[in-house]
Amino acid sequence: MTHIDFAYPRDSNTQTNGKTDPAGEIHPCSACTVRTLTVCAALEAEELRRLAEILQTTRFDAGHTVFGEGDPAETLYNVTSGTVKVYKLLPDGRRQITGFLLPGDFFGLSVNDSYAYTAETVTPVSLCRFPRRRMEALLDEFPKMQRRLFSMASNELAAAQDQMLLLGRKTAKEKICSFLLLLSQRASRRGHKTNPVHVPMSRADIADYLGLTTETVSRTFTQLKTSRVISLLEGNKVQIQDMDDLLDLAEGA
Amino acid sequence: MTHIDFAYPRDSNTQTNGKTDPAGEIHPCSACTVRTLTVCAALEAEELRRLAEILQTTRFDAGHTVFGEGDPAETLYNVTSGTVKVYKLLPDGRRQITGFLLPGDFFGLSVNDSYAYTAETVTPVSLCRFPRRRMEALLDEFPKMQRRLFSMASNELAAAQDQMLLLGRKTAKEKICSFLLLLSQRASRRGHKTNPVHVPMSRADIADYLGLTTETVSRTFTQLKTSRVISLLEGNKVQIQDMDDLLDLAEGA
DNA sequence: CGATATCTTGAGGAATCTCAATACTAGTGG
DNA sequence: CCACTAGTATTGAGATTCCTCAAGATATCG
Repeated sequence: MTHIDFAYPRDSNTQTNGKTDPAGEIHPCSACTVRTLTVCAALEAEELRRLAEILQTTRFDAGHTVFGEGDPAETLYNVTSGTVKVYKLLPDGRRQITGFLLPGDFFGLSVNDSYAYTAETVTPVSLCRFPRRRMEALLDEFPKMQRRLFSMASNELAAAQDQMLLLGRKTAKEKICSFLLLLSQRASRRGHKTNPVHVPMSRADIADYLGLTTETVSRTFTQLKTSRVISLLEGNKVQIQDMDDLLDLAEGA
Repeated sequence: MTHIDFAYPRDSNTQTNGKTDPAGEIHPCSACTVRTLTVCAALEAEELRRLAEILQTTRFDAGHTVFGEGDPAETLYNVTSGTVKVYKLLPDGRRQITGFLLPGDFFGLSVNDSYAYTAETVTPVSLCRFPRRRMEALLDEFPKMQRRLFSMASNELAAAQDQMLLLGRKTAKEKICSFLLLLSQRASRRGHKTNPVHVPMSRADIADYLGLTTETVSRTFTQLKTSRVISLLEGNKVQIQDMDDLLDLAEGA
């Protein structure tokens, strides 16, 4: 986690692959499609303007590392399009993905002054960048933003607890079903179709998110397909045949 | 999680088993031993006084449920002595403990208006209770408190990510070693001895925290004892024989 | 259309769980 | 002070889920 269900939207004057530009005159926020989901949702015009002042937009290809574990934490990010994964590694390379970040999600919070995890793009991604110092200054100035951010952190904590329950106590099948439901629910919150669920990440990424191997993920998908709970469609889409079934399967009921 | 490394200390005019009393005249905070660890650390005298005004102290025996998953979230808590566990259940009774709360830790944050987990005492416990509404009002009034709380929530998120890595990717032995180190480090932060580590919780609780069974926890302890990494002492204490060994074992190195 | 990565499927193995018995500990009452 | 009880911890044996290793199928991209 430490990606927060914040939000900030798309813009036109963006550039590609790490090149950023001040989002100056045009006030990009006005066009933002994910604003309602995030910090920005709560802001007055003035606050939004000040936020826009310090913000830059960036674009990355798929598979790009936004920052690595241990890097100095100088920037906060908000996803405006695409999917980002954040993960931690063990010395021998075992990996745990702690979250997938979708448009409107916020990430880059740090504890001391370095990131405690790596952030990498799963698909091509657009981001808003907030310099940390300036963001902190804004938070001090606008308690409402602070509070909003805190409330989003609380949501994150709740999600983290759910994920711990999943990792510690659910079976492979329950994990996969929970995962599909999560994607469906997050799509719904974003106003997208909930049913054919878009699953942009690889089997390996799903495995590292659920504490499984790619083989087990693949086998479990096959099994769910065979028992007619889901079907796999073109373009990384998963059709949920019976939502109630899936809900039960996700909790072992 | 959603227990936050906040703090608030012991007091004299406390009562037992759920009975509370206004912590009025005497200003209990002045005697607080865990104040430095928590929200209170950052506060001015005035802020502290206001906080003390809305606070009540409570005491519970071991094994008492402070609140249950789904209960209306009307109170925030701060542990001043003893240990509390917070957990979530699956319909069939499988349990995941998402955190053990020690003196100075804060808990009771909620997402909508109900608790997303159950909180239960492990040992006899003293708590400070803050009515949620009044606490929120104070947070609005004192941005510094808000910010402190947010920073503690960020710490929680980082801890949650560590726990996900543990649950998803570590072996039983690595889990147990990590757990002992965690207890040792938390003791250290509280100014307690780091080496014979006090482990107040049962094997079953440890198992439910680490995503194992009690049998596996027990076997792993025996194994670590046999290989002279730790030894088990009287009174739920664990002596760490070689801290560096343990650090390596915790990460699979 | 070929090269490369990703996904699926198979067979066997290993870590952990389940079930079951025994040992220990702490508290209770004689 | 000592047995007795109830809960907790340890140990054992076998079962099971999931992992590992390996091959083949499918998809993706230049």
